[in-house]
Amino acid sequence: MTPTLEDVAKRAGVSTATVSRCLNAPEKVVEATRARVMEAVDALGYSPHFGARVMAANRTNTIGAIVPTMENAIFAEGLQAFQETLSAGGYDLLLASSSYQPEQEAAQIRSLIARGADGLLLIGHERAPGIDAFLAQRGLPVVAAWAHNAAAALPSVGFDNYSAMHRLADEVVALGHRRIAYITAPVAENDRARARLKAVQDAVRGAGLEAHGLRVSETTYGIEQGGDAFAALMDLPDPPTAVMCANDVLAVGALTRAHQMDLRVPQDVSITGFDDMALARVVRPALTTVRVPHRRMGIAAARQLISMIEDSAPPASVLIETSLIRRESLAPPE
Amino acid sequence: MTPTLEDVAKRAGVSTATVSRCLNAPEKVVEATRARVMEAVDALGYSPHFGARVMAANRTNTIGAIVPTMENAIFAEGLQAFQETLSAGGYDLLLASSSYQPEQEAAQIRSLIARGADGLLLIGHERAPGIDAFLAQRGLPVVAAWAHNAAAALPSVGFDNYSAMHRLADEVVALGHRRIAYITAPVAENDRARARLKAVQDAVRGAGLEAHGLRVSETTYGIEQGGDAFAALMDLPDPPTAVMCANDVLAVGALTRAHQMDLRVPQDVSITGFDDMALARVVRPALTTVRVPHRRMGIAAARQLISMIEDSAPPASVLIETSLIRRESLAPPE
DNA sequence: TAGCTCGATGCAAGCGCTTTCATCAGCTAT
DNA sequence: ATAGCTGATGAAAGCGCTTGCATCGAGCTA
Repeated sequence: MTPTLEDVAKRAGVSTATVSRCLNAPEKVVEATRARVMEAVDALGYSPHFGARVMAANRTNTIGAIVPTMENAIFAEGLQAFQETLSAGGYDLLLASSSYQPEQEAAQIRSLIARGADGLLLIGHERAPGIDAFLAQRGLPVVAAWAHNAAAALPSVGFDNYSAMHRLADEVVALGHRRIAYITAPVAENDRARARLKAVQDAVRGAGLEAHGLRVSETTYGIEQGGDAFAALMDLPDPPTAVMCANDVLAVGALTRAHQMDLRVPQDVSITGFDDMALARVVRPALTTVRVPHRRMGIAAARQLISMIEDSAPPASVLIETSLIRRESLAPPE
Repeated sequence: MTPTLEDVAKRAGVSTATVSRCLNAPEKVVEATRARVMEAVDALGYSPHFGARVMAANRTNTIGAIVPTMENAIFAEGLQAFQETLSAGGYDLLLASSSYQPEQEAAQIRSLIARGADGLLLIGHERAPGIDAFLAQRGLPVVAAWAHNAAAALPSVGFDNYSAMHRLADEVVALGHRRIAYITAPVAENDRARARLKAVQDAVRGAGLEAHGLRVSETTYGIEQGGDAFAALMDLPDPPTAVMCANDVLAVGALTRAHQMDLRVPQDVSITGFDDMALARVVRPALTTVRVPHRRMGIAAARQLISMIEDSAPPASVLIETSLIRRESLAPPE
């Protein structure tokens, strides 16, 4: 059997209390005793029983995170930074993915809470009904990332999807594009996607272009899907001179398809993305996009959660700044 | 306070034992009682205390995984499938990353075990000294993925890095390349990288090309780094006609740099990758590479672990097949 | 030397759950 | 009606740890 506190205590000739103190508050134990105890710990290969510890201390040192998917690189980088920061602070990461399904997310939330997560990281502000109330009732530290919304129920650590995309759309309009199309990810259950879409609509409308109408195509996540949506848009009579995409993955799909269709980018059509993933710099022409400092966001989210847990810090929101990255895929229409 | 079993019991007018049975073995409780208990559970919003449950049942329904990094897409896809399969089987995923540092991995292993992980997923077969013995002594189900090695201490669920890369190198040689270079990830502490390197060396040697020597450049992971290594190789007198890369990310870096250097691929120089990430199809020219069925591997690893845990299945290895993907970046030398 | 203080240590009470074993009510078979 | 079953339920013993409180002894002060 694995050794218990008692085994260590017996071997070191002290009480279990002293052993426990050696492990959790060494300054309370005199040097000589501590040395003896540590010796016993090593000799026995003792390591504390997690369940017992949780039970007695009522803390798991575990933080849960639920992302829509870890497959696509969008969340990976931020998550990596999040995990590193957590780890440095003595926390472990319990990770689940919801496949963009609120119901699944709700189930995961319950599961992670039941598993004793000390805090939770969620993406965006849109939840299954009742979950916000459930969360509030539990009083557990929760942070919503990848979006910033001061009015939301949960404190946010993220960026302003609306204004970031608005800025890019303004740029497209300013370059002289009049026929613009937008390829979006599914907006149902996704406040980030919806904010970006609204930003493009508002920018276009603000420029007095409503006559032409903004063409919007909704498609699921993926390079292929982005390509298909792009092809459909370009086959329309009076095709757009600029195709904006809700994220880099869709944009790369569009770019690749453009090449296959013998369309020159940006001469025949401009294309923009969002996220500034590594991908964006590698394709040709390189993608004009919006840079999101994912690592900084992940670190900020972890810090925020830890201080909410350890110092009962009040929920506070952190706004992460994005920036416009101008590359070759966007140019004035010819 | 959060309600306990006892609160539910009191409200339903039964003992805690009966409530516990309702939750864990409903068939042992008569319908009428169960209904009453469930009603109380709902009314109180009860959910069992994780620590207490672990303590009493000695199972956490949690599986730990340690990957070198989650930032780069290589592990993401397999991990996603792994997590989905786990989730379907009622397990949660405790995820950590080691940044390719064996010492850090060792620490994470201890931490995850102390946290009561019921099983562990690790990458490759190379560990810090003493860890294999530690693992063996704990008798915990452990699976090593992303590599297959029947001789290793841990059961593997993965592919044969050596023969997969050998096959690709054979192809390069067969096309007539005589001056070949190889860009590898750091091989220290990384058995997968080492196997791939050896495969290229053996293939080149086997073709009787040792006279020319295979140029090997070692660099850390990253698009930029791949580009730098590529540039250095091409600046040598008598530059290679084919540059093979240990993975797609390095290859994409090389490809991008080639374009910047006004080298035509594949006319001036061929480039190959490994992994067949989404990236590989998107760059121009598209990358010749080795496809690794990451999802299948993740699913197989999860299944293997679950059956080791639940059915005490003997550790068994699963070999995942890879395949050569021929695209435009590789052609005969001109 | 008596009386204190104070730091180091031990004692023992939980923490919330599962599970074994005992109990008890409602049957059936005689 | 009585003994013997059977299936549903309850009582209570841990599981291994943390921590408040009691204890003890050594070093002070007066």
